[in-house]
Amino acid sequence: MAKVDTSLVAHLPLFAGVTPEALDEILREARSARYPKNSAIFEQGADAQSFFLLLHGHVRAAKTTPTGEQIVVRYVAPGETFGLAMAIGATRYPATAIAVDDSVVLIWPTSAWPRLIERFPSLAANTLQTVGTRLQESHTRILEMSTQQVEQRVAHALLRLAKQSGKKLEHGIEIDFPISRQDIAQMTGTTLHTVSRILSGWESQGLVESGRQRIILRDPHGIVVLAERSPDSGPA
Amino acid sequence: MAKVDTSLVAHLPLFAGVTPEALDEILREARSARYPKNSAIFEQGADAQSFFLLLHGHVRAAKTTPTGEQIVVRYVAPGETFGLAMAIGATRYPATAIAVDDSVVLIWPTSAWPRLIERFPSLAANTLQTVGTRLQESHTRILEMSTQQVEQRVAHALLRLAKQSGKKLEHGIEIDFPISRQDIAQMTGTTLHTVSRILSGWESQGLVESGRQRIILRDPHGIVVLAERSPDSGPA
DNA sequence: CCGATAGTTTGCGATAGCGCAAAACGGGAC
DNA sequence: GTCCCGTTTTGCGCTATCGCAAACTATCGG
Repeated sequence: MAKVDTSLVAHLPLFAGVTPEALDEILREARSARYPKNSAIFEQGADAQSFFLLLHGHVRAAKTTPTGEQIVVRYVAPGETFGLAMAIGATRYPATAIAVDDSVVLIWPTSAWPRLIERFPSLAANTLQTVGTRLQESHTRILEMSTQQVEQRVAHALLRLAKQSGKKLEHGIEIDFPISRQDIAQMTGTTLHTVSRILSGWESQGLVESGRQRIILRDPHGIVVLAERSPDSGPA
Repeated sequence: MAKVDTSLVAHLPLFAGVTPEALDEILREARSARYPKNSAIFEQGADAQSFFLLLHGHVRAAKTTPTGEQIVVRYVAPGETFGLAMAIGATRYPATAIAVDDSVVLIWPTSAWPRLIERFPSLAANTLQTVGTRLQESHTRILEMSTQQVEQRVAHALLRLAKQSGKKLEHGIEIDFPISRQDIAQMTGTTLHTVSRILSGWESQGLVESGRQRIILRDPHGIVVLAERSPDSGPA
């Protein structure tokens, strides 16, 4: 098994407060794997045998209803963990993870988790921190879904994506992985049709430039204004 | 300061894997307090100086937007922790906590947390577990808000409340604390008007019996059926 | 006992956004 | 270069749900 370079991951929040030797020991328990674009890393409901740290690429975590409807739980960016079912006491994955780009991950067996946090309590503390942050973000999302209209929610979603995975261009910010109207709809609780209409509108105002699975924010500030606009303020 | 009886809290998930002596030590750092009905325990945005364990009563955690709109994040039942801002690395409370009934809580200073989890790592692991569970529940809520209509969401919300804080009656289940139409609206992302209409409808079908801040599920199974009904199946 | 107050019910438009359908488009495979 | 398929765009009617307004009613304080 190829050795993982500790220097690549040492600075991650997950490993804050972990000594280099400890990190070495932790990494020895992991293996790495590559997932090609559009391949599944794990499926909702499957036995949670592993947990993951994304090194390169992007992963979409999505949850499906019994009737087949989907929502995007989040996009995982490099340096983030995912598939932490075991940390929260679940034996099955609550969502499906798909690589949206060619991706490289570190994989630990779920069974290693109890031992790891016993030996390295900071791991638990750090994980608690990130899970807590995600909980907050979820609450924010619920708040938005409850109080804002679709256009504002889409604006917020794009701004978040831009912040998390935006590539700065000379003029604007490009979202750095393939993302469809459908995906955005599933992030904001609407339909791809409505998202398409909204983006078309923004495009004609010069706020964005977009195409097939590709979105560039040409006027991020303008989008912020949209995102913060109260439901009835000002004419379109 | 009155001593807290360890036997009251020893069985809680939070203290799983904690020895009696350790528990004693942990409890020595806490004080207890009583909050009368409708009093605030902490306010969103305030400095997170403490975290809490609810012993008796019920607490509503709610988040407010800049424009004053509110959502109910959750209802806290006895035995649950709340106000864990520090565990997730926040210095301010992300929500407001109000006692909806006369309530008794244990209070630890935020500053004690790092020391506690260092001495008793199970605390961190247990907290991670509960926070993880809440994250899952949030995702479920997002899924519902994205894919179900209001009536189903209200049905789900009532069923959850009944499970968490339901008092079994000879015929039915009563939600064991005061809760208004407005509260339910804020849990489900709708308006009190719509909730009122829905409950009126259910009442005339004998599914529920309700009044001022009081709801009794007379036919829990019937509500389950409603909750699971797909958007278009069957006539009203 | 009575009035004030907070919560609830109900009616009636208005509308944001859905759902369906069809056409246009772009990119990759061969 | 051309064909095919997944994505996007757009039109149009529909309806669930909101928003406002007004009436109603328990409950509590005095």
